[in-house]
Amino acid sequence: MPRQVDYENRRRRIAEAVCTLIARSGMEAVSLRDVAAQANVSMGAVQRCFRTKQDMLLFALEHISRHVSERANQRIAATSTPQAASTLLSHTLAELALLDEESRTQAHVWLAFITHAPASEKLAAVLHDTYAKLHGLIAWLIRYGQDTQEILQRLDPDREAHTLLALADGLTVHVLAGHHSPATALATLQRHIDHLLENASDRG
Amino acid sequence: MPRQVDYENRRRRIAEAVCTLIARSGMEAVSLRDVAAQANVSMGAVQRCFRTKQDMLLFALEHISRHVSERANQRIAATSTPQAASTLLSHTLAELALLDEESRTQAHVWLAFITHAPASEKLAAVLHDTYAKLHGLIAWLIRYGQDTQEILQRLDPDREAHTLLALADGLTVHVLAGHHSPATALATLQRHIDHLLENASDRG
DNA sequence: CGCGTTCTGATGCACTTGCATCGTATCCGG
DNA sequence: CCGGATACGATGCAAGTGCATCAGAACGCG
Repeated sequence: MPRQVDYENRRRRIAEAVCTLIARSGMEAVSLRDVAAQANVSMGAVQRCFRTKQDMLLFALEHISRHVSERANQRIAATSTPQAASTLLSHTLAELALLDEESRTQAHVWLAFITHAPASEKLAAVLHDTYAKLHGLIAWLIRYGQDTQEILQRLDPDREAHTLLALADGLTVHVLAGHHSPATALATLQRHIDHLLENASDRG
Repeated sequence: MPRQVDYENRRRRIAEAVCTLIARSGMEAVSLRDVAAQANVSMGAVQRCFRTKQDMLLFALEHISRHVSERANQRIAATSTPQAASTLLSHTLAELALLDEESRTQAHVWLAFITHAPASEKLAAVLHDTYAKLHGLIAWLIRYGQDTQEILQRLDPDREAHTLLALADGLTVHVLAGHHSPATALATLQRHIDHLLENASDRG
């Protein structure tokens, strides 16, 4: 009957404000007041959307997690011209590694949440879930590449997926830490993937 | 003339208290009072040792960084019976990846600092330095392995070192995030190293 | 021993935090 | 067009923060 508000929309807006703030100056710098200001809403609105600060942060994590997963899935599903499996694998991992400048914020937030996961059961659960999905996705891509004869048959998709995922995350960390530029990180990732291909320089 | 105190010792003690607290409940939970309590000193003592909280955290990071680097270097230098280069490489990386349960605290702290690095110039500098050193170390180990004919000659030590370091860090992250157990992470790392060796299953 | 310097730990202070409260503005059904 | 439910945003509040201050304990030297 009374005034209706698009909560889902507002929650998303707030989540993005949270991410911006986390990326700007770390997770401890996120106060309800700052979030409200950043999202251009009042503090009361924030408190109405999320019963507690924890809830707000958790939602922000899920927001990011969903964002990353969806982008990776779209990259695969929405490819109109069927691409080579190896190309698909490269592009998907490159996106998961959050290397481009626009993803820097997400990378930062993701890392912040990982850091705080051991202190929060629920955060850890979301992370675990997301990683499981990503691993499944990559393993699937590898099997697909093996089906199309692009990727070495003798490789164990699950194990290779683990390695690839770890490498991607490590590179994300290195870029954030300033040890790598996104470009060299990408090259490193690509170089590793090349080793998995059938038509590698030596051996098949 | 008057009362003399071993500051260096106290600073170390406080640094370790800081690390314990960070590992327990994140970096924002570290207050001067908590640190003082954890280190069994008064708050005044903490304030005497470190002019500001930032200084304290920075020292803690350098403390961890030094600890990790030294352990890796010792693993190499103090090896009485000259080991195979590949074994050396494995063990060194396994230690750098901070996989064993006792290193969990250090891994946690290390990640916390990486997360906060973009917000602090000095933190970033220390991280950059440490990573440069570690990369140099690993590249050196690879070259050594090539000299002893253990590691494939055609590999570029610098690039392989980058990959290895990223993989190690990625595995650290995955273990912290609960996506891997230390054991499987170690296996993944070892599997990757095996691919670099001359006597690999196929090809030399 | 006692003087003077250094170190200590308790307290003060201004500030920020997350959350609760509450009067008011806003909107929908009748 | 109005009654009532809802969302709003300002304010209050207790707790906790980093840092400054300071009286006094602890100690080496004359």
